[in-house]
This record gives sequence, structure tokens and C-alpha cells, in this order.
Amino acid sequence: MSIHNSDIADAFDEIGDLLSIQGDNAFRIRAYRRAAQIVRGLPRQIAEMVDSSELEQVPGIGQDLSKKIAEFSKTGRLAVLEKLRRQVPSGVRELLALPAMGPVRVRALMNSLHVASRADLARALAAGRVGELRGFGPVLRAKLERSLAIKSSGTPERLPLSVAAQYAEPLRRYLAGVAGVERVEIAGSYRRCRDTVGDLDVLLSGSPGTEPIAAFERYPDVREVTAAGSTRAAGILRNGLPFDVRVVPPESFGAALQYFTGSKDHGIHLRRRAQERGLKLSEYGLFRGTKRIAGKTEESVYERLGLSWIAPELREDRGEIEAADRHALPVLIERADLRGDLHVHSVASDGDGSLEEMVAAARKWKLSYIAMTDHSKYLGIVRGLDADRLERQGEAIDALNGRLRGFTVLKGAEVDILEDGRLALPDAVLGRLDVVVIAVHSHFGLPEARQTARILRALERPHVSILAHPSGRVLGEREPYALDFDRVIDAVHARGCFLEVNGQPLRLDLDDIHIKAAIERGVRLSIASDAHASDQLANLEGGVRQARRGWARKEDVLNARPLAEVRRLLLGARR
DNA sequence: GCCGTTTTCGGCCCGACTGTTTTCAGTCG
Repeated sequence: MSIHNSDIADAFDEIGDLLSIQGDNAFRIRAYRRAAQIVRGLPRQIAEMVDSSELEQVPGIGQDLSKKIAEFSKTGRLAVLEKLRRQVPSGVRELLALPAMGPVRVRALMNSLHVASRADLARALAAGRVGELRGFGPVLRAKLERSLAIKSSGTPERLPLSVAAQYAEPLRRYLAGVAGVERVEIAGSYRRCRDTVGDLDVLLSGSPGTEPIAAFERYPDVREVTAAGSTRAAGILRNGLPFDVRVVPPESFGAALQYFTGSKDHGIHLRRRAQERGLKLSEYGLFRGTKRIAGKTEESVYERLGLSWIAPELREDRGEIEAADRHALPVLIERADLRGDLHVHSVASDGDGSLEEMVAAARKWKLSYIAMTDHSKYLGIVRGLDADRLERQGEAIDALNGRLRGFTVLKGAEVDILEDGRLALPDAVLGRLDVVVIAVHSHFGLPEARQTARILRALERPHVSILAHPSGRVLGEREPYALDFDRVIDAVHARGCFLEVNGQPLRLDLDDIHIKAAIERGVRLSIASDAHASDQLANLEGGVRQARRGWARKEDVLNARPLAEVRRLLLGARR
């Protein structure tokens, strides 16, 4: 299968850009861009859906786009895109990516000055020809010269949520201390707990007569302010993270929080719903005519739209508004629901904590069981356990369990899946463990068919319990390996095994889309810290956030169950 | 291009800020 969802999405985005440059209907352009986003968010490879009528059932994908997807999937080509590429010079799209450059200005440059690339624009600016165009004043020209001078940094990098938090939380504390600021929320994708964050959307509620925007500008970590009005400012922090700050009066705070939390598609859907009811929704409130009928709290806004309040983690327009309309939203898992952790390391392999230290840490988190799952011996982990050392660790665990009251350590291992799908420890050894976590740690570059076959083969082994960090991604470092996830999910389900939601801040693996897909097909999850030190049990919080984004309820999570039930379910996975 | 308890045609979210303008278009989120 060569055409992936991301290829289709990229093609639709390019069509959107090229149509906008041509001045096409704005709603047609939006339809393409929205379709790109929808396709990117689909859990299944779309190429497998083209021969059924499923595709047209997806909201936002109609008859026409279905046909185009089918065409692209089957032929690898898209006539409409090829035609547009013949009409619009190839360098023009990069102009659209420049700040302050939209379709209208790009078109003006192209038609009047034959500017069709960044290099063309640089030359035209140097020659003084751009100033002849209406709408290109000196300030805009200087801005363009500046952004051209910056070596094309490409798309700005998104930061992992955990890294963004290191900047967001001090900022929140600073702003909370500013005189006249009543409330501070970091909204946007940060509040939605997306795995990565592209900017910080800071929302302030202030009493009249204060100047929170000015206070923001004085914040030592602000590198540059690019826009500043009476209610809004934008700029970049020293670490390069863009920010957007808004100030609203208290009576609008809920509406503004809703608005700036997003996502964009969720917001558009809500405002359309308001419109259908003869209302108007903006960041200032929900209005009937000029009368504000809601807005002080988020709950009031959703309620007056006939909806249950929707947790920020769900606000991606992936069916949550329909579910809220039926008052059938899932009751999402919470950190306090977790009773154990089934993936923990110790000094026995590459961890920093002793068995006892990890147990003490788990008790602090109010857990009542953990599984010690040190690495099996394999290339790369120096102290990986072989069968003998695993046996001795088991004896130590038995002894410890004899002393513990109200807490149990399960015997386990994180067993490496070898390149050919065999496991790094023999079945006879694994059979003596309570929990067998299997994972890929090498040969990430295998082609999709081989990677899939490798994992499916490993899942065939009789004592396997949990497939850990199933996609292998590391945020900012390593892309997920090529994998037919549908088949893996089906195999895990058929086998009675579990998929891990790894809470390590740079893993957060599975991702939200696959979590939701797995749950919909009846697969249960293990939310794991993968702690390598006693303070890393905190990773469970990140794992829970990620699981919530995938619509996970307590019932969907293995380690939200009491130990006896966990033992029973783990036995069910045995062959 | 999508979509439909007002519609198969005619709508399509809403507002702030900037820069270049004499009242607003373009861009952005």
C-alpha cells in the first residue's frame, strides 16, 4: 500500500493553496483544507476504504472528494492537482508561507511583477519594484525583507506538551501575580493536552483599568512582540515558542476560554450550531440579538447550545459534539482511577531505582500494585536480564511481597521483539511471569509489510500480555515505524492482549487517534509510566491525558481494575 | 466542495490587529 493518508492530506493542502492563489471560491478552498485535516485524523488507512461507501459517510468528505481520494489511491495521481501545478509556478507556494502574505498579495506580486518564488521576491524588493504595487507600503516591504533574510526555517517546530509546560507554568504564575488579573488560563492545544504544542494561547480576565498586556510585554522571557492592541498581543518567547495573549472581561471569560481552547474545527462546528438556533457565538459570549445569554462559564455556553460540557481533550470535532448532543459523552478516565502500573523498571536493568524504591514511589501515587518489567537481555541494553537473573529477581519479588501489606509486585519483563518476530526470552521463561510486555527497540526502518509481520508473529507467542509503545515514535526524534495498525489492533483483540499507552513525555505512544480506534474495536489499554526512576511514576499523568484524548473510559483501562481482576484478564491472554 | 427538522440551492464562524488607508482590505487565529 503506497498511498498513505498523509499523502492524500498533503495533496489536498496543496490544492487548497493553489486554488487560493488563483482566487477560487473561499469555501471550496476551505473544503479541501478541512478534508486534509480530516484525512490526517482518520485512524484507518483511507486507501482501504475507497471501495466501500464508508468514505462518503465521513462528515466533510462528499461525493466529489471521495472520487478524488479513490483516484489518488488507485493511480497515485490526481488530475486536478496536476492541472493546478501546470497553471501555478512551483515556487509560488513558498510565498504563501511567508508571514503577512496571503493569497491576495501573492496574486498581486505574481500578476503585476511576475514574482513566482522567494528569490524573485528578494530581487523585486531590491530593485524597488514592489513599492509600486498598491497595498505594499514601506512597513510591509521591510517585514518581507526581514523574513526573506531568515534562512527558510520552514514550518515552526511544535514542542512536546511536557516541554511547553516548562514555559507555560512559570508564565501562568507570573501573570496570576499581576495586579488586576483575576484569572489566567493557558488555552489552545495546551489545554486540550495535545501531545505537541505549537503556541501558547494565554487568556486573562482582568478588571477594568489594568494593563495586563503591558505586564505581559515586560515578562522577561518574551523575545519579541509582533502585535499588541488593547485586548490582544502576540509574539515569541525566548525559546522560540509563539504566544498569543488575550484579555476579556469576567462576564465573557467562559466564552473566551471555549473559543481559545479550540480546536478550530470544534469552534466552527459550535458556532454553526449557534447560528442554526438563531444565536451568535463569539469569544464575548452567546448572543440572541444583542442580548448575552451565556458566557461567564464554559458550561453555560455548552448548556445553552443544548450540549453537555465537553472535556477539552475531546474538542477535535471527531464526534464529540454529536455525542454531547445526545448527552452520551464518555466518562473519561482520571488519574485517580488507576490502581496499578504494569510497566516499571529498576536497577536490575536500565532503571535508577531499587525494587523497594519503586514500590515506595508507587504507594505514594496511591497504587496498590506494579509489575516489574525490566528489559530482557538484548543488544543495546547493557544490563538486560537473562533467564537466570530474571529468576533471581522473581525470588526477590516473592520475598518482598511476603513483607508488603496492601501492595503487590507482579513479576514481569519487557521482552524485546527481535527482527524476525521472535522474542528475546524463551516461552518457558515467560510462562513463569505474571506480565509479559513486548516491545520493538531495534530495526525501526523495516518496510511496512515486514514490520507488521514481525509484530504479528510476536503476538502469536503464548504468554504475551501487552504490546508496549506500539508505534515506536519519540517526539521530535523518531517517527513511528511503518506499520499496518489495523491488523495489529485486530490481532491484539483476537488474542485478548492489551495495547499500552506509554506515558513517557516524549513517547505518549499510542497516539490519540489510534487509542480511539483501538477502543472502538474493543481493545483494552494499559496506561503505563515506563518509569526508569522513582519520580517517573508521574508519567502516569501524561498517559492518562493521552488516553483521555482517545476517549478512554475507566472501563477501557486494564490497570484501572483491582488486582484480582487484572490477574484474571492477564490469564485470559494466555494460550 | 459540503450540506440540509426552514433548504438539492444558497448558504457557509467570528473578531482583532496591521498597514495603508481617508473608511477598509488582508491576514491571522
